[in-house]
Amino acid sequence: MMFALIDCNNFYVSCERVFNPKLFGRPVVVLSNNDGCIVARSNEAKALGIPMGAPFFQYRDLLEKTGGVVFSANFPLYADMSNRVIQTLESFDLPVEIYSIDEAFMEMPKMHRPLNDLAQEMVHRVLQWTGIPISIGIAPTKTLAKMANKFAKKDPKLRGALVLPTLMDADPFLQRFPVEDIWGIGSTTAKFLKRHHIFYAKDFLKLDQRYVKKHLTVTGLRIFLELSAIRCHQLEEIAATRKSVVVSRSFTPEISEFWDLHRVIAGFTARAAGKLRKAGLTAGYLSVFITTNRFAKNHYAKAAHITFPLSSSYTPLLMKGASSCLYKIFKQGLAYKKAGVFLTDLRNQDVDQQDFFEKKLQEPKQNRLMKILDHINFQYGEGSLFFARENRKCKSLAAASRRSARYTTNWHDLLSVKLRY
DNA sequence: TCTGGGGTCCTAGGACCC
DNA sequence: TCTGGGGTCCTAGGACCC
Repeated sequence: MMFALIDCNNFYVSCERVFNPKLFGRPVVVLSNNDGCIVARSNEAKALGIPMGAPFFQYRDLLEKTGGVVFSANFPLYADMSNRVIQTLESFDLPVEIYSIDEAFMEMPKMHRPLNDLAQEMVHRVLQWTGIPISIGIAPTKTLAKMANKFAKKDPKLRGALVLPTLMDADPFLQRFPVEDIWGIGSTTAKFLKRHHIFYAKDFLKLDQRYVKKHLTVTGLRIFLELSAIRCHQLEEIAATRKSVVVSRSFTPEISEFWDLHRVIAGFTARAAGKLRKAGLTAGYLSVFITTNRFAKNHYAKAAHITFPLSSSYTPLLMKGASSCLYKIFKQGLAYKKAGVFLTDLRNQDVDQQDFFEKKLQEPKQNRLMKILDHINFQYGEGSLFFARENRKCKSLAAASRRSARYTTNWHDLLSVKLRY
């Protein structure tokens, strides 16, 4: 059995290009929330030496000089395009695991025909149906499929797909695959390995298994085995129920007033509670964190949490908890750059909880209220109905002056096309 | 001037139990 | 002089992913 890793090329940039063909051939980048970092780059932008995750302000001038185009993030568009890519992949009737917004694993069939032909057909169909270019790596384990994908993406001669059926086929690639590019090896581990003169995946595989386990724990051992074509990760078609929910944002400008921050936290809590209910979950633990600019000296960052005797997804209850947390950590006279609400200890909503001492908190009445709230916001748009203590009337908290239209999710943003004869 | 957001998994260490 | 051994559970923090 073989795994395929399908990865959309420069995904966010490719999404923008689908609706704006003038962007082809030019350096294009997409920014993170608050227009902070560069999180997607076209090949032309990569060629300029712009690294992934770079602060935008450091490259603003370079992009301007080279005719680059810059976009604020437009996540509703990217999420919708992602769904289209997944649907196209599902049309091949093979098991699909959605791994991230721009990646999916698939289980490849027994070789009734060359896998490379199948991969080429997938590349072609996804491009034709969605406008998004993809790359495919195929190998016996997920970690090797990840590696194959990187080579498929880099070498145009491969036309978007590389199949490595056995460890022998993988060997020449392992020899020139840098350790920091291995799936699961981050900068800290890469530094450690390089200190020990291990630069390529092949060097890593020459290590003693016990040594790997001792220094890199079971996580490292799994990577070692997977690179040796021994499977440690299976295809996970059914998404596991999530274990936490976070809503957090950076602000431009910073927030100093308690009540301003209080409104913001209330808004975050409302959104977090909404996510919870959408997933049919309740939370038993809520924490609030606030921080000043982390790059400045005297950086202040603090969090407080509260546990609920009965887990809940009732917005007013969570808001009350969040509010009490904020009181504990707020310090007057500081400029806060970022804040967030974190929920965990999640349970299924329908599990009937018993508690002798507390009145049942999740009364049917409260459930009904939340259902109506969610329904109205679904029907009439997010933010149509909200709590008075939320900040909704305020202008947006984050910078996002370069956002493209919601081409596929908002009727008013549909493209109109003029035909010229 | 200016540096994202949302997740998961693993480990070490403390508290507690008998 | 000399202070056990073997568990569990919880939490904070680190590392990693996209």
